[in-house]
Amino acid sequence: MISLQPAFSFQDGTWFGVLVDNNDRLIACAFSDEKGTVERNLSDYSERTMGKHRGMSEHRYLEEMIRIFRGQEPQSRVQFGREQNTSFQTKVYAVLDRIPRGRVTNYGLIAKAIDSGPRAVGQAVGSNPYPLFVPCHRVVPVDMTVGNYSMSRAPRHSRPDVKKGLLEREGIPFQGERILPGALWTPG
DNA sequence: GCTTACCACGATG
DNA sequence: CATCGTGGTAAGC
Repeated sequence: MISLQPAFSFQDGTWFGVLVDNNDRLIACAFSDEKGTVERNLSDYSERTMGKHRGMSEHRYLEEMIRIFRGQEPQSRVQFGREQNTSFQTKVYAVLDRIPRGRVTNYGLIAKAIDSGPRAVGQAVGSNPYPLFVPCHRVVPVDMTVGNYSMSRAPRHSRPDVKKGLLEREGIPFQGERILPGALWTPG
């Protein structure tokens, strides 16, 4: 029986939350300008245990998450708990893991790499339990616009402004609303 | 250049 | 069956 522990932090006008198990594996994480949104997102993964815990205010994964949010280089390695993921999600996230910082790829290229379809990839990317750690913000439409960003399953609440901020801070070159072609990374 | 519209695709509940 | 963080094409401006 594993116990899940949430931790929260407020930085840069943003609430960050991580959910870790007793082996320090990352089960899920979320960020938002509202703390309640982060709590709700995490409770979706923790199956009712949330709210009974007080919640820690410090965890190294939080620091790491904020670093990535700021576009900085990651420092330590994160161990993931992937029991909740489907096998298809695992395949998609393995590709996301390989997108270099400062580059982007698109849904169709990922689909080609794992012999699937772009729409299915979009669905898996959109249900990424580990935003920032698994860089789903580096997946954009084929026309190199920013595309959608649902902030870890906040329904019908796309935040392309947040996604664009993340991409800009990690150095992705924009010309207006378009990413320059040189930033495109092809899996393979 | 832009905006619609429509159909195709694969995974999921 | 309906839904989706898409892609391709075609038509209109």
